[in-house]
Amino acid sequence: MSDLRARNRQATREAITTAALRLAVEQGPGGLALVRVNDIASAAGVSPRTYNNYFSSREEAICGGQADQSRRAGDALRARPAGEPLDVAVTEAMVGLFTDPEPDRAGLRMIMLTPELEGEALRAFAVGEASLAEAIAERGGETGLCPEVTAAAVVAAIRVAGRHWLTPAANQPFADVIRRALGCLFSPGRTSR
Amino acid sequence: MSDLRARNRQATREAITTAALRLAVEQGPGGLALVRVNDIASAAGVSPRTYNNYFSSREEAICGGQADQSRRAGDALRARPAGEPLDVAVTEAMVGLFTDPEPDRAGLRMIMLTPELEGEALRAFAVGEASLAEAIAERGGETGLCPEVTAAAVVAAIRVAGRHWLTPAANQPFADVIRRALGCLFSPGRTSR
DNA sequence: CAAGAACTTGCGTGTCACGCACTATTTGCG
DNA sequence: CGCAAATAGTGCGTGACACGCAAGTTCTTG
Repeated sequence: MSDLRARNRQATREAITTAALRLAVEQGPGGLALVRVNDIASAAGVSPRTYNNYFSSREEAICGGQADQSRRAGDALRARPAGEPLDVAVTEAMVGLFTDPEPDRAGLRMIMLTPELEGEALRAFAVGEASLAEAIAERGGETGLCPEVTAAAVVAAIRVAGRHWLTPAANQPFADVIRRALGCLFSPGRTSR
Repeated sequence: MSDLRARNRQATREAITTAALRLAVEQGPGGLALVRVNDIASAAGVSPRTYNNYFSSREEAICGGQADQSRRAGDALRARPAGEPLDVAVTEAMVGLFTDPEPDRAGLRMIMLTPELEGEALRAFAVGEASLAEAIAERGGETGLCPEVTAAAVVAAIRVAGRHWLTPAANQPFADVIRRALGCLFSPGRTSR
């Protein structure tokens, strides 16, 4: 148990994020102000002061889970076979990362479609850009601007895909929407419907 | 007089954003907490309560100018000649929009490189996505996913370009960096140095 | 097993966002 | 030309919040 401490820490962090997101979903996008810090803390089994040691705002706590997921983007790409072309490697890595457990619709809807959460939601997705850019740079041998642009564009495309997946009209698996969105990015000529 | 009222409103809004950004730059990225609401309001010549009618957080006020600029992305694209290919039209439109007055380095550095401002900064850039996507859809005739993905990717590339332009090492005009970043997006094969 | 690091918690404080009620200015209409 | 309705600015009061500080508690390490 080299790090019993680190695991406890991660556990409480997750307890807080899941509690925060659950309470937010219960109140719906309109009543975000009704989700009190005390409620989140007690729901997570922790003192309000401890909650505040982990997150410095309700918004950050609610979107913390999304941030943790995005942060693994680089590792997801690194796990792809080395011979694979970059575009399919990225696509499959992102599909795996974001649909391995198909995300909870209500949770994602809360995070992405609540105006007061918009900033933190963008931040949560953006934390993946750095690690993804690094992984892309390793794979392509390139360095500097292009990998970062590609990484940021990929993350942006996934955001758009998420928005579309939440649309009541389109009732397709999230994986398909992500593939279509990244297709728009990687093969601009072909208009995939 | 097309609405004296609307113009006054825009004037006070700009007064608040410029005051907020100026004070923030004065304190530097570290001392954001020292920028009090009272200071911003009095520097803008309005009451603190009025400041709060326009913005609901310091961060929003500081990044308000950036948001206003990004919001014009759609119009900037529409102003390009109709025959132009999409990629060059977008590139030139964005170069014009973001470098017509070369941005203030200190201000952009404050907005983009202050951790507490990251969420609002992303939000400020993201407000341009909707209008840009609409303009792209009009031009290309397409609708749905692809224009939105392209718009989001373009905005993301500009963000990365801004980050690179702020790097002390690279001392190039902002326009060049934007062109290189969008080049990474539109012609992925060519590795522009 | 003891010293010290890391984590949690309670308390106190300064700041903030916002609802409400009131005043002043602008607009549109008879 | 004035009068009513709409809109913006302001002061006050309140509830919530983020965080510094200083204990107390649990884990790590030599």
